[in-house]
Formats: sequence, structure tokens, C-alpha cells
Amino acid sequence: MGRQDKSTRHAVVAGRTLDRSFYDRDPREVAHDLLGKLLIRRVGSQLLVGRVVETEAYLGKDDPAAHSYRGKTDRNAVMFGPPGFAYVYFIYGMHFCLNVSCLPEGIAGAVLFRAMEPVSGIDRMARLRNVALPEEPRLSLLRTLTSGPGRMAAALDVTRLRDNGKDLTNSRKSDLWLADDGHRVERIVATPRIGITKAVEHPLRYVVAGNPYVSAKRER
DNA sequence: GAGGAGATCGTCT
DNA sequence: GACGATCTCCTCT
Repeated sequence: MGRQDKSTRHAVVAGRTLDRSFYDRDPREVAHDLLGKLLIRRVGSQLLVGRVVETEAYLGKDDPAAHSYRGKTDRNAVMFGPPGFAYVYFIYGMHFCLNVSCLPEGIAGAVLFRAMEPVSGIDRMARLRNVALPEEPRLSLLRTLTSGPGRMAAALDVTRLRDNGKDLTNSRKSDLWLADDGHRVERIVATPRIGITKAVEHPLRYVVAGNPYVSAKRER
């Protein structure tokens, strides 16, 4: 580990890119293990980097809350494909949400990214979110920059047209991927998922305990 | 700080 | 034609 990138002028440099086998597991395991990993977007020569602090697992045919519950459609096809690909959907007429597919091809499963702690490229993220960032931004402002799936997607300029079906395991060819920089989170708690009306009781939302960047509602 | 309602459109019935 | 894996703004306390 620890091989430094040549262009170290960026505040943070990658780490080890998560490979396909990482995602080829039960979404609950993947959602749990993604906490603390880096989500990285390349925009031109700039890297937008955040540390994942909140995820949700969506299972396949046994999960009434999952988009894949009723079977494969054009919209959710990525969830049924091979692991490690981006499933991006449009919701409430205005927001995009980013997921990564899990489990082998043919078996539906995904993890929704719900919140991250901004690490690098914060100015750019703020612009993409249409947020004015003062010289010394307050924690309260930074906290709302990427807390929530719609906010995260906006801050990383993720759209369905551009990113749905994108391979997240290839940092050389792709402009969106995840990496492990060796950081380990202290404690993880599981809570019910947010915003759903079916299967609400299952604790499939995973958050880094006490982290100020998780989305606010229903902390429990 | 909490709670409610509106915005807005793709997807599925 | 209804609804949704959400966010923001506004009002009330």
C-alpha cells in the first residue's frame, strides 16, 4: 500500500482502487464495508474526493423497497448486471441518486450512497451544488454539502445520462471510482432506511457513528 | 429546531 | 394517472 501518485499537488491521492470482487458480495456486507472508503470523481485535471459515511443496502427480489423487486426493466437493468457498476436513477423530478451494483450478474442488488464527508475539491463541489462557499466555511455549511443522496450526486456532477452503467472499478479509464486509503472507521451503526414506505423495519442503513456529515433524519 | 408543503418528471400500472 | 431510495423554503414555536 501507500504508493504515492506523481501529481501530489492534490490534497489527497487515491489509495487502492476497489476491485470487482469487493462488490461481488451481499449488498449488506458491501454497504457496511464501503464506509470510510473514498469516492473519487475526476473533473478535467481536478479530483473531487469524499469519504463515504452513510450507505443503504437494497436487496433483490426479496426486498419490496428495492427498484429491482418487480424484476428487470430498462431503468434498473444495471442492478441485475455484473458487480461494481454505477446505477443512477432520477427521482422526485429533480434529483439523481448514485448506487453501485452488487452480487454476480443475474442477481439484483445495490448499495445507495447517502452521504460523504467532503475531502478534496470542495470549492468545485460547492459550485456544482450552487452553494456560496465563504473563505472559512462553517461546519454547518460543509455538513449540508454532501449529506443526502441527491446532494452527493449533485456535488459530484453525477447524472443518469453520463454515469449510469459506468464501471467503478477502473480508475484509469473511468472518471468515477472508489478507493481504500487505509482509513478505518471507529464504529458503524445500522438503522432503518430513509424515505421508503415498504420494508421500513429492516436496519439496512449504515452510518459512521457520530460522524457529523451523515444525513440528518432518523438518526436513531 | 421542527414540521409541512411544494417543486417537478421519469417510470410503471 | 399516481407515486417516488429528495431537497429547499417557509412558517411556527
